[in-house]
Formats: sequence, C-alpha cells, structure tokens
Amino acid sequence: MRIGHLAQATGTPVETIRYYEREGLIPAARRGDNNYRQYTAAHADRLAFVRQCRNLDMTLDEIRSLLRFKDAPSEDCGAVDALLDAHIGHVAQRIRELKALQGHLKVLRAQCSVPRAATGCGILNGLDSAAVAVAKLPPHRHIRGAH
Amino acid sequence: MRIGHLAQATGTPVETIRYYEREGLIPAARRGDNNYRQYTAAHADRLAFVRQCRNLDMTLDEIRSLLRFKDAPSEDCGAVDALLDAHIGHVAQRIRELKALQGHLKVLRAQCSVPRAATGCGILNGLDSAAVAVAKLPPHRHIRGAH
DNA sequence: TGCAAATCCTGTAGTCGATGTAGAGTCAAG
DNA sequence: CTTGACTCTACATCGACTACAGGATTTGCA
Repeated sequence: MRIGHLAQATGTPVETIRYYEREGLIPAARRGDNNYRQYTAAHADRLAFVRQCRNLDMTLDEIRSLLRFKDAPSEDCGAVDALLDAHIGHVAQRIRELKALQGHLKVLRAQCSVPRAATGCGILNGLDSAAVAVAKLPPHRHIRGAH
Repeated sequence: MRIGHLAQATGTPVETIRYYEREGLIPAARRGDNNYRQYTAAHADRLAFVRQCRNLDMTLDEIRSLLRFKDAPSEDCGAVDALLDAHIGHVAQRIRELKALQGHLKVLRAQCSVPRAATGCGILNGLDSAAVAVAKLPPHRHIRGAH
C-alpha cells in the first residue's frame, strides 16, 4: 500500500502521515526501489489508533505514552488509566473556563442592544473599563480554545 | 513611563508589549536619547484594552477590528455587535465540541476500571476499535482546546 | 508510443500568540 | 567604579500541522 492509499483509508492527509513518521508516532515504512514508502495493514492500524487519539484531542506526547503501553503488552495499564483521567480533567477544566468566558461575553454583548455611533457603544466602552474582570488564563493550556 | 513600568502596570510581559507593537496593536512608542521606548497613559489604556480582549479569548485579528472602531468614533458600531456575536458563537460551538469529547472520553475510561496487563486493557482496546467515533473537528478552529 | 496528469520524494517555510535566548548598550545604587 | 537591573534588536522555539518548491516516478488515455 502506498502513502496515498493509506491516507485515503484512514482519512489522514499525506503530509500528516509523513509528519507522524518524522515524529516517531508510526514506524518508518520500508521503501521500494523507487524510494516510495510501502505500508502494511499494521501501519494502517497504528495510524488509525493515533488518529483516534487525536480525535479525542490528546497531544502527540500523550499518544506516544499510550503507544509505549501498546508496545509493552505485559505491563500494568494503571498509568493508561491515569493518563486518561488527567486528560478528562483537562477537558473538564477547559469547559469550565469557556463557560465563564461565555458568561462574560454575554454581559458585554448586552451593553449594546442597538447600533449607534462607536463612541457611545456599550461594548467598546465595556472593554475599556475593567468591568469584565476575567480570571487570567493559565499560561500553558492543553485543550484549545475556540479559534 | 518605560516598558518595564508599563508591563507592571498592565500585567503584561515586556516581550509581549514589544510583540504587540510589531503587530500594530499598539502604536510605536516615541524613543528617548537612549533609544528606550517612552510610554504615556494613552499607551497604557490601549494596552489594557488589548489585554482585556485577549482575556476574552479574541484573536489579534478580532482585536485589530475592534481597535479600528475605537479609532473611528463616529462610525456605526453594528459591526462591533456582529463581531462579538460571532465570537460568542465560536465559544458556544467549542463548548459543545468539548462536551461531546468529554462524553466519549468517559465511555472510554469506563472500559478499564481495574489496572491489569496492557493487552487486556479496555482503554487501549477501545482506542484500537472505531468504537469512539468522534465527529472530525473542523480544520480551522478559533477557540483553543484543553492543551 | 507519447505525453500529460497524478502521485511520490525531500526540504523548507508559514501558521498563531506569544516566550525565551544571545549579545550588546544604558542606567542607578553602593 | 563596579555590580546588577533594565533596555535594545534579532532570532529561535513551541504544537500540530499545512503548504509550498522542485524534482522523480507512475498511471491513464489517445
């Protein structure tokens, strides 16, 4: 199987597959005479696992952790449980933050119900004052925001 | 006022202030004989506005938009309202996505209640199968996730 | 068979919003 | 007069891709 086929089979862009190989998330494929990568069903499984994890918004580091356990089948999986618990915690935390943010934004939005000259706009004025005292976001977040 | 003072006054790292200047979010400060930036209260207000918006998780582009309205006080602020509505929509969308994600993660977590050998771990096996069919995230999100 | 389109390769740069560093200049206190 | 704090510019780094450029190879069709 060539890279384009694997890409289609797993719904992963070709460049992303090559990127995962560079990052060591999937093993480097054997090369043919033409230097094309040759993939097997095992590669497809591995890639599917990685994509599944990415769909669950895990970082590549978290995925690397999980892969180590897949590759060491006899090891205790308690750390897998812990990793997932931590990840669930991150997601819950981010939901709380976004809900607080949503509350602030709605208050701000209510400051201007009717379009008028910008000088009098309650939104711009609300942003000027410290009325919207949002808790500072921690520097290193893990789950992305809305952008 | 020198840059360190402004940084302290607004709770903004010095490097971030210089970055905002490069990005055109705050006007370039007048320089003294020593080439140090000299700031006024107007700069502090402008920076506070930008930081306020960042606390509300707006992108720098969104903030640039808002600044244009602040600088054109006679213009109609309908577009400000629209920008904020769109931003609120982004946040709401991201909350919905994260809640769905949280549901999937909890189902997955329930697959492994007791630590055991990794081969038998319901989580790793659950990630292998397509059991957790998360809706693909759109390519260009605006509000960050949990990481 | 000839040729164009599709696919593959490597390597590099760009995205966003900062953050961190190197190396040099400037300033205030002791 | 030296030490340390502050400032300057310019460049590298983060994560997880994405998008080229420029070249080699393969495939489909007349």
